[in-house]
Amino acid sequence: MAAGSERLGPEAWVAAAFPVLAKGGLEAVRVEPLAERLGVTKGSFYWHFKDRRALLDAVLDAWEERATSAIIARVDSKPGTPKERLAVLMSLTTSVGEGASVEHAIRAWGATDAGVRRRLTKVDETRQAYVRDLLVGAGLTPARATARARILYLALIGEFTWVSLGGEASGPALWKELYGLLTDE
Amino acid sequence: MAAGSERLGPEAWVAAAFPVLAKGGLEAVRVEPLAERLGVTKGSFYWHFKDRRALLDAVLDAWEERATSAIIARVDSKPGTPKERLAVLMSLTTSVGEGASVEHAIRAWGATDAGVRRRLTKVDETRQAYVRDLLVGAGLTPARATARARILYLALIGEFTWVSLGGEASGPALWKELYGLLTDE
DNA sequence: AGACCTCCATACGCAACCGTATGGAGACCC
DNA sequence: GGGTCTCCATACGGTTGCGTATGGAGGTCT
Repeated sequence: MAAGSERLGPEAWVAAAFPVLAKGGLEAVRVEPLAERLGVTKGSFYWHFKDRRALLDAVLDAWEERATSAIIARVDSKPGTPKERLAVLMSLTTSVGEGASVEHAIRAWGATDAGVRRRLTKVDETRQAYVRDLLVGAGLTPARATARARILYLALIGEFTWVSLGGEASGPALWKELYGLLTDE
Repeated sequence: MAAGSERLGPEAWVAAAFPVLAKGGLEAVRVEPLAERLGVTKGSFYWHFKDRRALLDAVLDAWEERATSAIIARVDSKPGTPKERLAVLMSLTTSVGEGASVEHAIRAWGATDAGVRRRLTKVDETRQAYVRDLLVGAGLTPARATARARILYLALIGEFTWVSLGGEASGPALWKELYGLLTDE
């Protein structure tokens, strides 16, 4: 009653799934509660999606796009030295807010789903390779750059986990310290 | 039939819960499937535990003990310089096998349970403080030591997540690299 | 106005668990 | 060899969620 009586498309369901996933994890993303949240019944859901899994796949698609390609594109669009770009990348990725919880939830999900694990592996490799290239561009040997890219990436995963569990973000000072360590400054 | 027809105590349920938690996450730790796994019915379970939550609390107790106190005690028992101890600690924590998956599952769980989050925060602070003290002992300023302890700890969380998702462990070479960065060697 | 198409409501069967109630098998105690 | 205590099996009711079936409201086309 009196709710936004618009008609829904699949995107509305995907959009509604994100905050739920961030807050309650995979198991909270369920058809009927989501329907109630949207002010409709599941009759609507099964019109737009084959089943629950189809929605989850759509959520993964959306996440993969906005959490990887989008960020890399933004960093690539700005000119600058590799070091400057690395700083930009770190600054972008460490201030994502709800994105951290989403990523954490997807990573938790990956523990029990091989398909999700494959996607995560792909995303992880893409991101790490990008960081490694930046470090090579900054003058490090390939071996060192690979190791340090891994270190940074592990720390970022840790940070996502950390803040999504209610810890306060590590703050610019810490990332500056790590930046200094990684770039030998 | 022909299974170990011993009688069970609460510990048996807790012990059975760990591999299930590691493999399937929190949602896989359910009374009836666990009972079948143990070759009994849930009549047994509700004799030993008030409800499902009581089992989960017992699991947390066991984890908290063996994942924190035990490791710190082992490192403390060996004499050596702070730097040597740090190396020992890193070597111990990065070769835990299934423990990584358990920790990952608990961290995923913490996203939706405030009580678990509190326990995690406590554990996290204990561990970080321990690392920070080692770094101070190695001659770093307190501020730097705090930041670098955090960096190491975030990387360790990332590593746990990484290997519990099927990635191969980062290997001694990487941790040696990080050790060198943290201790200015 | 009538045929159609899109989106959603309603109603149903089914499965997985939770927690409770109750009784029974086996040890042990004397 | 009858109490008693411990541990477990069986059976039940209740909840939550999945997926399906079917019909209906409202717009569109002609």
